[in-house]
Amino acid sequence: MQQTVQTGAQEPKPQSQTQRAVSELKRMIVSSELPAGSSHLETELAEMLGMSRTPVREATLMLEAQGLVEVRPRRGVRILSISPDDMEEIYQILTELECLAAERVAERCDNPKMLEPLREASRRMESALEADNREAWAKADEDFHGRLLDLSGSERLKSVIANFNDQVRRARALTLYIRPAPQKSNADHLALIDALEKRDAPLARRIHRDHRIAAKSLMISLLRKHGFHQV
Amino acid sequence: MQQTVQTGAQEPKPQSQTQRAVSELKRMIVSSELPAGSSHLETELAEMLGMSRTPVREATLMLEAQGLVEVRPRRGVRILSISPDDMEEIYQILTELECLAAERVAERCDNPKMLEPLREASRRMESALEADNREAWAKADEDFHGRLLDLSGSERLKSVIANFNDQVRRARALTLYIRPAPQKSNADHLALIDALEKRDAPLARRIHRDHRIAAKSLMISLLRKHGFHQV
DNA sequence: GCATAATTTTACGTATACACTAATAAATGC
DNA sequence: GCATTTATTAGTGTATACGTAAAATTATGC
Repeated sequence: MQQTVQTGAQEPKPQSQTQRAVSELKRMIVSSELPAGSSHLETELAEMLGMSRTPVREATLMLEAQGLVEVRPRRGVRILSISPDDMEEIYQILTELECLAAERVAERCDNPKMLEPLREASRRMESALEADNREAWAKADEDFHGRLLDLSGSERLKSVIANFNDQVRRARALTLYIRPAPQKSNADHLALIDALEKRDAPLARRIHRDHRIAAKSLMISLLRKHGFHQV
Repeated sequence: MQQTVQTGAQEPKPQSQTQRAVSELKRMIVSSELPAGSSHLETELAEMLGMSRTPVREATLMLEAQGLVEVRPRRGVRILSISPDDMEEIYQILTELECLAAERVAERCDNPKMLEPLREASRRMESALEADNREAWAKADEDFHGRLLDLSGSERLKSVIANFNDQVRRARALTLYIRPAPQKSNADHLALIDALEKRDAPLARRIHRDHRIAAKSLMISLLRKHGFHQV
């Protein structure tokens, strides 16, 4: 097996095998190509990804640190599943952290123009909703939250939130089409933008908190109603 | 170099080299044996720890995921330093997460006896304070926060908070002896225990939030006053 | 002397080798 | 047949080998 691989036409990223393993494995986990609860030996994953065990090992250790898999010494790496209780925990944590992000944005918003990316994402959500395009809506919603984090000016906050989001991505994909049309989200986002523009940090906090708590309840009741005890 | 090392009398832990590397490196970072800002080649660290590069690499990748070091391809792993702004970010995040923990404890506290570990740690803080033993006080304080997390019943919360705590450990050690005697902390903790016992979640939140915000301000002003622009 | 080019060195990324031990299968005693 | 022991297998943890490219060094042209 060759050691250098970058022979394909013009791959945009000459990234390392380890990084490739991380992103490939994440993708496979989200898409349930590696189903929740399943276990996979290092050799098996290495084979799948067309690389040796070394970068696979490094990748699985990182994914374990992130809470996506569990490495069990001789039983392979196990794709962690999420119960409604796990979901509750994760959403609680995300709520706290995103509220902090909202507060930070309110405090740092010395120019209403800063918020333009939020308005843009918000508009995209609205048009996706009208077109009844859930994928596009989800993408725009994720963008909205991502932009908010960018504006918070805290890389740390951004990365820890990203970690937890990765953990619930599979469940979100699952409920995207069985949830009711997300009408209220838009209003919430607009209200948040208003509060940020007014630099009213406590208000921004409260709005975002309520928004997230509602999302959490909806998600959990959906999971329970549809009998997803483990996702 | 031998491959099996467990030949010493009766080491309590037959842990893996990787784990040993993680805890050794953490210890060396906190103790400034590896000073903040310094860079170290993999080979160098491997030599120091008496193992090959493989487990060292795995360890540094984990420490990087945790935000303690930065791995720069040919310039060695760099021990990250903390500026007052970083400190602010980290304390803000810790505040949110610990308040969530306090809330969870208040909600789950169906029996006042559950809180005994908190009272015990609190008593130890008090006697350490009287004996003017700062090390003991710091230990008891850390225990108090640890017990609170145990009671929160969320492993996730526990581990993410532990991560961020690791990042500020060095700074805390540094300020332990230059800070004023921590009189107020005790009162705060007792008030928190009361609120938990009454199962008043919002009150517990508020108390703990104020407690943490005060700690943050103190820490940052100490760092600034003593000219620690990077710790 | 300085800028550039050629060369050497070095650190890392990844593959591979290998010993150890947990897990499994086979064998033995009852 | 079932429990216990012994043998076998397989997966992992760790060491090591090695190619590649970045960095450092030396050589070359002006």
